[in-house]
Amino acid sequence: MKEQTSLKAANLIERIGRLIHAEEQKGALNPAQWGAMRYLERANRFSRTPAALADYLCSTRGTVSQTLIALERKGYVARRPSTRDRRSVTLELTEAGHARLAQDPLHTFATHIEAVGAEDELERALSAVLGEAIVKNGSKSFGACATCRFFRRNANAGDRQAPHRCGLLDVALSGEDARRICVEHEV
Amino acid sequence: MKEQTSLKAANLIERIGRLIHAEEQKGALNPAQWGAMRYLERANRFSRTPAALADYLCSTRGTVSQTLIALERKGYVARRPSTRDRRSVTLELTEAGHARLAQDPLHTFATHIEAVGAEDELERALSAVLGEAIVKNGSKSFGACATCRFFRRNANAGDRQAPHRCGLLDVALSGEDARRICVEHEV
DNA sequence: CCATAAAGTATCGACTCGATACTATAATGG
DNA sequence: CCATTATAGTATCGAGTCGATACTTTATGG
Repeated sequence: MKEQTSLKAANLIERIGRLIHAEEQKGALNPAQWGAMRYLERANRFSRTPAALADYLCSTRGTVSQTLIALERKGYVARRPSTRDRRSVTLELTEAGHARLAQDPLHTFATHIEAVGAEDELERALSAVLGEAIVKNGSKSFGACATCRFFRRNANAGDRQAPHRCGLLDVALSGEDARRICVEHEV
Repeated sequence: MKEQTSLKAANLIERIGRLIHAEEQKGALNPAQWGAMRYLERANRFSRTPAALADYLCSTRGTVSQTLIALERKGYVARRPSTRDRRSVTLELTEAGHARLAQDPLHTFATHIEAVGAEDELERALSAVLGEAIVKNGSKSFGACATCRFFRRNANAGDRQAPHRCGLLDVALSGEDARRICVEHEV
């Protein structure tokens, strides 16, 4: 019976995912493009690259490259060459991109979650399930910088602008940096 | 803060949906094809049509038509003309189709839900959220026949094979019929 | 009988996605 | 220092999704 219930729950997630997917198609962007926009809004400066985006979207560099061409053509994303790696580019939401995100279809869906008062329960359970799936899959967690095992709070306290530090990349981090999600995040 | 939490939960569903989506691409079928197979396994005889499938998948008749061509070519689905409507066709999983469904990637995901022991909680919360989204969307519920407002338990008790009845379609229903999901389901 | 609606199919264009091949740059190890 | 190898990004191909539209066949309701 347990297996029945968990399979039902999995089916529900898949089906709700499909509803969201369909909702996302209606507007100016498609699901992959919405996903990319959301990621670029939340990712820190080390993580706004095509490769990291591909990992986040469970896609490939090739596909993401195409998605970014579409978003750049629509004026929502800008590319600029990376300063630290001349092979790499850094992605940035434009003003129009931020404005477009205000119409994110996911907001509508969030109101449905609130309407049944399931937000706390769902947030907890789904976080746990996602964590489990990520471990079993060997995928990346993309958690907030401040929750990472490499995060060193106030390790750079002399710098008022960037008081923290990343023990992996060995760079100073601002409070804003620490709140964003990171491709290198590990629990 | 409530809005924050519900948006987080919505993001989690979207992200987990993406993980499942990626997992589904790996095997012999793609996500839409897996969705169609799952539906055809669970749908009652009145609901195994391209149009009903399109509603279930939040897609269109045109797209589903293409999906069915692919599944028929792979030998997992058979079409036969409907007896009650000569415009319509009835879809059926083949033996190979049932066998293929044993490798449904969703089973793997269900084990992750069990691993964190969240199946009961998730099943309840997600059902409620899906119900809310369906109402607000005007989508169809696709619930089990026996939970429908048109279901008349034992209204045909004289017939041992089909003791129940559908008040909408006005047909006799077997116990098996009553357990399956239906395109006409209403709460 | 006729108008209208509905079921299914076919086709077009934009896009996703896996796979592959390619260029440019970085990192590593003699 | 240089050759090897790995990585970042791009380009391209084929299969498939998806929305949109047009079309045929059949139901249905005056």
